[in-house]
Amino acid sequence: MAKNLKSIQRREREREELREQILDVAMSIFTKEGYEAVTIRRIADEVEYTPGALYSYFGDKEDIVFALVVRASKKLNALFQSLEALPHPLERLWATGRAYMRFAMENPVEYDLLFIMSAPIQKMAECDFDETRTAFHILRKTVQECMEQGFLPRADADAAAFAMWSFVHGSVSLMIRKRLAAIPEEKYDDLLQGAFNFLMNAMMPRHQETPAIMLSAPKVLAKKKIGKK
Amino acid sequence: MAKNLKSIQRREREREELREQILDVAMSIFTKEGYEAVTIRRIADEVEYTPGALYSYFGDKEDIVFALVVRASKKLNALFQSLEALPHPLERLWATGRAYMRFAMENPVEYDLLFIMSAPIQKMAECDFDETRTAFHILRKTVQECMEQGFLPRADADAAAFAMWSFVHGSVSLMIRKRLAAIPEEKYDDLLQGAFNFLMNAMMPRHQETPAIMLSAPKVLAKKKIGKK
DNA sequence: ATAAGAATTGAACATTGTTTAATTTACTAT
DNA sequence: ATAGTAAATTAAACAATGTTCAATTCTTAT
Repeated sequence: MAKNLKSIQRREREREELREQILDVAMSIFTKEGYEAVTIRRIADEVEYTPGALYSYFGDKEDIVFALVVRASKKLNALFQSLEALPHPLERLWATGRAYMRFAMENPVEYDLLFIMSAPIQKMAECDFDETRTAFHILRKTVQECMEQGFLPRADADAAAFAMWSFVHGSVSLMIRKRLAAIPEEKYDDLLQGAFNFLMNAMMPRHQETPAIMLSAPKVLAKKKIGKK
Repeated sequence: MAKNLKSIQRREREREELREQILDVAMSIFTKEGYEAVTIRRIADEVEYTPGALYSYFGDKEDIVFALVVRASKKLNALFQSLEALPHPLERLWATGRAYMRFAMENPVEYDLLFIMSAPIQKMAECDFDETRTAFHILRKTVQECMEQGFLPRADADAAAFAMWSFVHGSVSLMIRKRLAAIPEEKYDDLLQGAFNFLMNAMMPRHQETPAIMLSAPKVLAKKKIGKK
């Protein structure tokens, strides 16, 4: 009766490992070949199990996709939390915007899962997803502080925070979903940076001195400009 | 040999009618039950033909979806063109933004097809789609005029136009794809209007007198507030 | 070694998009 | 009117999808 604790723990750990491996594989296929290629049979092939086996790890395909959303959400949240420490609210706002755009452009599949795809919205609604909710509240708080300290025109903080989120989301999602036929892809980075600068500068009260960070800011995607050569 | 012109014309017209009916039905299913419900067999059922028959009208399913995109594109373009006549560039900019948001919120399926879905992007890339391209150029021209007349801070017109498009796209697509858990749906309209006002006001040079239209502007989605009672 | 329990398989289902040979329909020429 | 022809439509099949479940294998405690 009294089962061996060691083996039951090990079995649980192995189950968890396979679960993670399934998600790894799903993500990898998604990234390399697009969502249509993410198939139960294809995943099963790559983890060397039978399709049916996956159903003892996930209820259905949507559960797999949703698990990917949760992963992506944690990744983005960690990024945001690392910025909360910045004391200057305008610098924080600036850095958050840049980090958001950069995350999206460097992790388009994660971004797609989090903010564009319709596949997981059913289950996202059920879990009602605190992550993005708190992210928005943090953004609003930052905006509010900016207003209080005179870096932004005083106005409804909800509206202003939503406006900024809308801008960054809009710009990256137009790029990710290739709805920018008017602009060649090489110019995406410059455009992103230029539009962001334009908005931030435009919003700053005229008498306000432009903070140093806004003048010396590197490009949004400055770092790893891999491939493309 | 010399075929009867009348009947060949009529056959062509009938073909065209069925083609349109297929698109009507597809759009109707999409609107009422979502994209997953839009199935070749389902469409065939509703037009009272056999699934195979549809393939003499469209090459494949993606062709059908793309035809829906073309339809939506014409609809949106007509809307834009009706605004080109406005002489005052800031008023035109303002009206265009409101019209865009309103189009999206009142025609979420069309908007999805045009700017969010990934299904038709293959064929959109092939046709390289002049519609949205010229729409962007028109927007840029309006922005440019606003800058020249002192209604917007002088800056790169491409970046500024892109920033504005990004904002409106971002806001409506977050709503359409239900990524706004932080905000109850009843507030969508107010938020849209508030964010738009915030951005427009923030961008206007401080010394500039606020044009009348910006003060008296009705809500973005003022008109038909159907249902929801 | 054996029994119990968990994990995995294999085979089946229903549903998808798509193709194609066969059939029906519509129309022209006699 | 009739036969022939070209177009339109069907019916049936295919492969691939998500999913289920009885049968089998594997693991582990006794």
